[in-house]
Amino acid sequence: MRGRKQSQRPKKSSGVEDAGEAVPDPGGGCSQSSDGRGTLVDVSRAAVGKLLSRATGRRLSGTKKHALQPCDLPKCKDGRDVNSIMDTKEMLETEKSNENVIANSSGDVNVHEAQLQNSASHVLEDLDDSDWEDGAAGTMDGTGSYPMTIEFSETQHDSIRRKPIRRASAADKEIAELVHKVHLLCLLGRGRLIDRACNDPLIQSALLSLLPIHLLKNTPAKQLTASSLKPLVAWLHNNFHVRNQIRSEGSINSALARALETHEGTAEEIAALTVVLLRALDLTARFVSILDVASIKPEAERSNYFSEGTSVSSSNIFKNSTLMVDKAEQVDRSSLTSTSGGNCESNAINLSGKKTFVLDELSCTTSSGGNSKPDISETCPSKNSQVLKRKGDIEFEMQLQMALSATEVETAPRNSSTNYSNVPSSKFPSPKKLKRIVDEESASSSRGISTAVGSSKVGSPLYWAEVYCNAENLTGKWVHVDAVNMVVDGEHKVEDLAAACKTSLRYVVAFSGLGAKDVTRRYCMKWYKIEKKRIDTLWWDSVLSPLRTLEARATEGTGFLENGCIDDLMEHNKVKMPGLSESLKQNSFANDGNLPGNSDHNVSEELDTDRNSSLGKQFVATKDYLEDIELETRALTEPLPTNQQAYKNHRLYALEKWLTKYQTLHPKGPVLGFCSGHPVYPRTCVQMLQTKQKWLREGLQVKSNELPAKELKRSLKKIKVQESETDDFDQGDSQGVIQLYGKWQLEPLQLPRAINGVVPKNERGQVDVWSEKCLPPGTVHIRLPRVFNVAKKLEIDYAPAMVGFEFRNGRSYPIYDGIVVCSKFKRVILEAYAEESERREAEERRQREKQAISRWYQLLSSILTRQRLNSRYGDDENPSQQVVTEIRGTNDKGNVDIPSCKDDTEPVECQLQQNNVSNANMDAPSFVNEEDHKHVFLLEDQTFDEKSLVVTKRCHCGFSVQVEEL
DNA sequence: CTGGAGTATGGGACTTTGCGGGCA
DNA sequence: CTGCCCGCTTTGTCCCATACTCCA
Repeated sequence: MRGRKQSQRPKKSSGVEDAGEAVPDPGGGCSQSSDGRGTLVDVSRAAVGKLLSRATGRRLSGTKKHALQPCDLPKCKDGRDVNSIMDTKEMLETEKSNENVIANSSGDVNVHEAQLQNSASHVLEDLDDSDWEDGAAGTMDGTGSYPMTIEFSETQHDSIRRKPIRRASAADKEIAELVHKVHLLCLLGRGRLIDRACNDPLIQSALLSLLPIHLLKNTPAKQLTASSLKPLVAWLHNNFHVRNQIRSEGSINSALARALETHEGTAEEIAALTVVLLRALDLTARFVSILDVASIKPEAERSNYFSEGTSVSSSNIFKNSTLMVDKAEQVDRSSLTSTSGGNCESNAINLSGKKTFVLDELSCTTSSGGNSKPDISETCPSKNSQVLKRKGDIEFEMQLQMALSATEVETAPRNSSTNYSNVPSSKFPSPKKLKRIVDEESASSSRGISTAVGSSKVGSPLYWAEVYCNAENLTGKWVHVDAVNMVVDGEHKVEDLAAACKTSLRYVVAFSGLGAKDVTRRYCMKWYKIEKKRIDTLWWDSVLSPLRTLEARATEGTGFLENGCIDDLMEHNKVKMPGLSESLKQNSFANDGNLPGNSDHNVSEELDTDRNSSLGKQFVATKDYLEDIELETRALTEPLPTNQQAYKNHRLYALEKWLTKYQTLHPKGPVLGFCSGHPVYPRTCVQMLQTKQKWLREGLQVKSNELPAKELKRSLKKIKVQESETDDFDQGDSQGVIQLYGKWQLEPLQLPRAINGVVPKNERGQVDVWSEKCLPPGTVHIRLPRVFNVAKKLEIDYAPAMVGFEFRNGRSYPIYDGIVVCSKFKRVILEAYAEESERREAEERRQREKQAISRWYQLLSSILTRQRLNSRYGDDENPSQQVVTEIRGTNDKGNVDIPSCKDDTEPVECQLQQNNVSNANMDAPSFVNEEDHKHVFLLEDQTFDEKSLVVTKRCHCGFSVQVEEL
C-alpha cells in the first residue's frame, strides 16, 4: 500500500531525494555494502549539481529583478550566492587535495573518494565556466567602503521592512543539508590528514627526543592508567603553547615539525602532537576532533540573521568583511608575520567576492601544496560555523574567506588573551569564566573589530587525544587527553565547556589508521539536544563505515575477555536497562555487530569474520567492540531531560502529553521519573494505534471483545458531509468517533476459507488484496492482464483483485490487478491463459500480416496505376526512373509497412515483400527507353506459385510484377 | 536566561470503490 | 446491442513539526 502510494503520488521534491529513493537502503544501518557506496557517490553528485543549479538560479533571478540597482539587497544576495559556490569549491578542493595526499591509503574508501574528486572537478569546471564578473559587479570596489555604506542602510531597511520572514522552504532545507554534508566530508578529510601526520616516524622520534628521560621510563606501556598519563600531559602542556599566529606554509607534517621546533602551535597541532607522543611511546592513541560543521537547518540561521540585524556591525556580511579587512590592515598589520601576511592580504583585499579571490586562493593552495589548507580547515570548526549559526546559509559563502583572514588577523591575537598556555598552571576554566570571556569578546567585536567569525567559540575544546588505557575499567578504556587544557580523563567536562563556548558536540570523531569512528556518545550526555542537529544516521553510517573498518584495524589488539567479564562490564557501566546485558552477550556470541536498537552501529563484516574465527571458550573482544558496548550503554542510560519538550521525540523516554493522536501508552508504566510533575515513561511503552481497516491491510484483525484503546472525535466537517450524504442520524455515536486499536489487541487475520472452489468476496464482490496476507486461505492472486476472461470462459469462480486506490480529480478510484481464484484452479487457469495468449498472439500476427499484404497490394497497385498514367499522359523523359525513385523514397522515409514489417516476428515475409520491390526495380531498365511502351501481361506468361500464393505477371518487355493472391 | 504555553504555518500524509463516449 | 477500452484531470483536509512570541 505504502509502496503504491509512493509511486503514484507525485513527488514534490526531487533530486537528492529521488536519488536516495533509488537506493534500496543506502548503507542500511547495518548492511552497508558496495552498492551503498556507489549510490552515495551518485547522491553526492546529484547534490552538488543541485547546489550549483540552485545557486545559479538565484543569481539569475537576482540579476533580472534588480538589474538597475547594482547595490541593493538582492544583488548582494546574488553576490553571496556566488560566494557560496566559491566556498563549496574550496571545500571540495580541500577534500580533493586531501584525498590526493592519502590517495593510496585504502581501497574501499578511495572508490568514493575518487568519485568525490570527480565531482569536485566537475564543480570546478562549472564554476570556472560561470560568469563571475556579473556577480562581482556590485561589490567590485577593492576598498569597499563607498558602496558598502549605501548598501548597509538599504539592507537594513530592507530587512526591517521584510518583517514577515519567509520560512525556509524545502529547497532551503535541502541546500542546508547538502552544505552540512559537504562540510562534514571536508572535516573528515582534514581529520584523516592530521591522523596521518601523527604517524610520521620523524616527528615521533623528534618529539621523543625532547621527552625527559624520566617520563620516558615512567610511562608504562602495559597496565596503562589515566593517572599514569598525567605527567606526560603536564609536560606537553608546559612545553607546548598555543601559538598566536597561524603559519600558512608547509604541509601538516611540516607544521607539526615546526611546532616541535618552536614549542608553539595551534590547538589542533598541540592535540596532534599529543597523539604523536603517545604513539611514539607505543600507546594506542587517536586524534579526536569535534566536527563543528555548518548547521543542518537553514531556519535558525535565518532567524538569527534577522534578529541580530539590529546590531549594525553584524547585520551585513559585507560590512563585516569590509570592516574586518579595514581593521585588519590598520590594526593588525603588525601581527601579520612573514609568511602569513602575504596570504592574508591577498584574501582580505578580495573578500568582496570577486573571481580573483578564488583564483588567488586556489593558486595559493596549489603552489604551497596544501599548505594553506590546514588553516582553512582548521578554522572551519571554530570559526565558520559560528558565522553560519548567526547568519544563515547565505553566510556559508563567505565562511572560508572570512575564516582565513579572521584567523590570521583577528583570532590569533584574541586567542592569546584567552589562551591558557599563557597561564600554564591553569586547569579548564569554568564555564562561567569562559562565558565571561566570550561576552567580553563579543563586546569587543561589536566595537568594530571583526564580529564576523565565531568569536564566541574561542576557547572551546575542539581537538584532543584519546589513549587506550588497558588497565582502566577491567577491560580497558579510551581516555580523554587534552594537553592544551591539561585535562586527563575529563570526558564529562567537554560537553559543558563546549556548550559554554556555544559549540555543540554534534559530531565527535576519533581518527586513527586513516579511519574514523564517531565517539560522540562518550562526550555528549544530552543526546536529545544534538540528535536533531545531526545528519540522517543512514547517510552518516554509510560514510563512516569504511573509515570505521580502518579505524578498528588500526586500534586492533584484542584483549581476551572471559565470558563473565561482560557482566562485570555491565555492572561497571551501571546498566539500568533490563535486557541489554543479555542482548549484548547474545550479540557478542552471535557475532552480530549491530546491537539492538542501535543504528549507530556499523561493525564491518570483516570484523565479524575476525570474531567468528576466534570463537571459542573465550570470546575475543576487540577494542572496537568493547567501545561499541560502552557507547551503546551510554546511549541507553541517558539521564532524564529536565525540560518537557525534550521528551517530544526522545528515543528513550516519553511524556504522555507529548504523544500524538495515534499513540498511547501500553502498558502504562513503569514510571521512570517525573518532569515538571509529569510522569516519565519508557519510550518502549508507546504504542501506535490504528483503525480496524488499517490493521486489516497489514493482515491483522482485532480480537473479539476488544474495546478500542482510544477513540478520536471526527472532525466536524467530515461528520457534516457524512450526515448530509446519508441523512442517517441513527449511528450518530459511531460516526462521530474513530475507534483505534493497538497491536496487543490484534491477532492474525482469519478470513473465511475458499469452499468448493468459491472465492469468499467482500460486499462489493471483490477481494481487497493489500498484501498477500489479505488473501483468503486457499486462494491465489493471479496478476495477469485479461485473465478474468479465461476464468470466465472456464466458468471458474473468481473475484477481481483490488490492490489499491488511485487519486484523480480529487476522487479515489480503485485499482484492479488480476483476479483471485482458488489455488486448485491456478494451474488450469495459467495453462488456459498461456493457450489463450498464444491464440491471441497468433490472431494478432495474422491480422498484422493481413494488413501488411493489403498495404503492399495497394502500394503496388498505385505504382502500376501511376506508371500507366505516366506512360500515357506524362511527358517525363524517364517515367519509370521516377517510379523507382519514389519507391525508394518511400522506403527511405520508413513507411509504415516496412518498419512494422521489421518489427514483426516474420522476417521471411518481410524479405519477400522487399524482394517484390527489388524485382520490379531490377526489371525496370529493360523498358526504360521505350517511352510509349504499354505493358501487356498475357495470361500465358503468368505464373502462380501455390506455396506463396504469388502470381508473377510478365510483360514481353521483361517487366514483371508479383502479386500475392488474397 | 530558560522553559512552558499558545499560535502560526509549511509541508506531508491521507483521502478511498466512476462515468461517458467510441469502437469492435 | 453489448461489452470493453480509454480518457477524463490534477483535491482538500488534517496533522505534525517547527519556529516564533509572550510571559513567568
